[in-house]
Amino acid sequence: MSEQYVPQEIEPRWQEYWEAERLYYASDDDERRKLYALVMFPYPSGDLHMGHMRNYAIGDLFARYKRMRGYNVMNPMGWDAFGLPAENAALQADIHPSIWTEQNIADMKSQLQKMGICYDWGREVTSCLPDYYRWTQWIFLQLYDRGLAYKRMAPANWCPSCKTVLANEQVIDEGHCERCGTMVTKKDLAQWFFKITDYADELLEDLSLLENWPERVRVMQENWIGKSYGVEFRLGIDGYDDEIGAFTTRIDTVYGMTFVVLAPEHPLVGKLTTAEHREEVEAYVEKARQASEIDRLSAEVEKEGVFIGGYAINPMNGERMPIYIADYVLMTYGTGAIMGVPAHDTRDFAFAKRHGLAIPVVIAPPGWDGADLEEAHVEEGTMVNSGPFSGLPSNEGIERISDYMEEHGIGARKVYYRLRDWLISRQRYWGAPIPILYCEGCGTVPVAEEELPVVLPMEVDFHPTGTGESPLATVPEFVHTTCPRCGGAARRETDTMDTFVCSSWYYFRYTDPHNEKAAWGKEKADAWLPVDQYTGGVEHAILHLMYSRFFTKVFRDMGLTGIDEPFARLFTQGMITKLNPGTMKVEKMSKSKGNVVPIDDMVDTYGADTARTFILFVGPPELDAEWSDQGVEGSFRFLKRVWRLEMEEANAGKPSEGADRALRRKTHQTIRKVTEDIERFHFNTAVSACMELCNALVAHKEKQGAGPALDEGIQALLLLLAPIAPHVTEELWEKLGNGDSIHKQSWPEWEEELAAEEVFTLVVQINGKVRDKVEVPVSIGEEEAIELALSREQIQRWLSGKSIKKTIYVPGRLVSIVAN
RNA sequence: GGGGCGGUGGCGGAACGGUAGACGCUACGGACUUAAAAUCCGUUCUGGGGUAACCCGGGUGUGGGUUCGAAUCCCACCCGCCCUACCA
Repeated sequence: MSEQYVPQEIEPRWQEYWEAERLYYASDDDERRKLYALVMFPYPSGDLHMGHMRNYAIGDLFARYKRMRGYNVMNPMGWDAFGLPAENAALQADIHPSIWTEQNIADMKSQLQKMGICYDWGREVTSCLPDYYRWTQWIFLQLYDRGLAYKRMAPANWCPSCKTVLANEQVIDEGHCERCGTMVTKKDLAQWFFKITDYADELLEDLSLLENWPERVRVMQENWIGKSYGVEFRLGIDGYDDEIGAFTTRIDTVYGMTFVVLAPEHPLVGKLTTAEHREEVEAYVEKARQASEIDRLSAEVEKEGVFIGGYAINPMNGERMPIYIADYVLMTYGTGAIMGVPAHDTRDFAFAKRHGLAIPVVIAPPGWDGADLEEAHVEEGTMVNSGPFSGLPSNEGIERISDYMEEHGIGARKVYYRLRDWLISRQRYWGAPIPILYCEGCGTVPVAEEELPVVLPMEVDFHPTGTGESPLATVPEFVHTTCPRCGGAARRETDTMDTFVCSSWYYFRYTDPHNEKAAWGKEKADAWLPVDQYTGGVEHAILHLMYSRFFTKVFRDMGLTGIDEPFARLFTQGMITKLNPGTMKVEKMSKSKGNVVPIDDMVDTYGADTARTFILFVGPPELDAEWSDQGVEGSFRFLKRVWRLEMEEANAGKPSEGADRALRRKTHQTIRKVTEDIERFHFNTAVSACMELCNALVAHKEKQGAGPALDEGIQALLLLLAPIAPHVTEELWEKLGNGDSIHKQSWPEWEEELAAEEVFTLVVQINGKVRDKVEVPVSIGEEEAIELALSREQIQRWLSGKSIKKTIYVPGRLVSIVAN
């Protein structure tokens, strides 16, 4: 009886060995080419399951593979450890956020280790520890110094019942508080922003440098930045000297304007509202102010609005137009005022219908007969009823009217971005304190660099303060301090930073994690960065990646790095889904939905190698994939087969020369395929190629017996599988009598000559349909192949009574005959 | 409304414009076993013909197009999922 494959007996041993050998620790001084592999560091929520494991299995495979390819690989790990769940745990379970976080980190670390996921733990970073957030605060100060951090009033989600600020994810069910269900409103608070808009153009332009990013992520970022070219022009107001600025991308439609709409918060609203409309307008403004953002932005809401009594003047034709306010006009985009052109904008069309306004056509649709429009014509066309510009194509009209407005000082070409500045203030305890003081005499004063870190106090009541302030405001020892400039009394800022700030620079810290003098040393960072391969969930396609790109560009401008872009190649993997027994729907695997497959269950039943093999085999890694318990069984069977292939005695027979040659061909073809598949991130087909080789080896062993060809095949199979199933391959490698760890071996090379086929199936098509197949040597030439094809009995039968028009020969594939 | 991703057997999925369905799962039949587990062998898109190795037809969401040849490229549409949301 041979030894059985019992993964639980071999896996812990190798995990300890790899860690003891520091096999996956990267040295800064290494002759080999560097490779920085990175998976997005997780929030330590404490519930790792097989859904998360896809990310880590991919990252681990890639790092192990590249190491075998001879790279000096750095594959670090850390924890995005500030955030709301820890604070909620403090309220609900009466456990300090730091303890809760620490425990979760320990749990997750042990689960990663159980799965054989190897990192350079010597570079571990934890964003909630002072030796990390000290530098997060330092970065804040640098942005402040450069004018990239500023404070202004901004609305926050506010629950009037809990008297607390809510994060967007705490606003659920169309604008209700997740705690008490009360309708969420807005509260204006003085809050800190980072001026990412200063970099909008560069963030957009440099997307073209990111050739190895998925197309969809680049498109999402492009849309998020939302650059639009247009004209900003001024409208006079009947009876006032004031002017209203309006931005439009369709200045060609300016002669069709019949009304103007202001945002409810527009500064001129109060002044321009006439007495008879005042009551209605004030009620509307109040309602808009109270409505939560989600409500306000809901597309289903009708395009309401109220007339304020005032009139604006169209600068092009002197027309007098009513001014409305409506909440679909945003104060935060453009000028907070729009020109209403009902004939050529769907929203304006609906608004005009509702308020009984005229809908004059100024861009003629093709074949327009002068009739009223059934719906807005938003496409291009020929300009009509547009004074001297009538008759022009609309795209030319845009240029001509823009020129005209610039010449006459009415307006100017202007670019607006959808991208807004990054609000980083959080009225929360569990985050990096913003290193700012408020002195009665000196005003806003940054904390001195040598005073960092501003340490988060431990003794805090986490309950809502009732004022919207952070719980830190209730800690006098924290709040009261002295001003570094004048020595007088000062108060500390009590807001903490958005956790996205912490996660926007951690990949710099990995390159120099123990530096106590600086966030990182430029030489070390520039030696490792940019990240060669970044892997994570597509849910971070916009915010995290945009903020990280922004930070990198700021760091570059500060001289802290020489790189322009932090992530050279990006891979976004799909989610793992599973049938949810509660809803009977296939949903994303998640603890809250109750459809998780826990790591421990997998390891106990099948071992880490099976779990890893399956998660890689389940489907294309960039797409969502459904978990299947039977599928896991299949991967387990495969590894058991690999085990027996090596461990069981072979037949006593002596292999034939032909069979050996065929087996070596399969071996070398598999090496080629697996290598190419891993390079292009097709892990599922890499696994199936290994399965095929295994099947071929088993068959050879049974029918032919042992020999050098079989040994070569087994060795190759183990090496190819090493990054996928690291434990079992390590164990079998040792049992083969090889001395050193399989993970220190070189990746196998294939020989084209051995991988080359001697024969292929020549397909013969007539008029595109397959009519015959014949085995031929690969050396066959075109003439020979066509002659052979035409001589085939089958083909002659199909061709009888027809004449051949043309023959096409595709080497190594087919002969295609066109006949009629 | 905008954007993205996808639609191929009973299921997950393979397939440089060139033999559609690799590999795996499931199911069924068989071998081994007192029995089970494990393992191994065979069948598994579909209609028709043949004792048979095989042969013929249909087939990649729908409808067109390009091509000797289309799952793959182009146009129009339908369906599903995800993200985003009144951006002037």
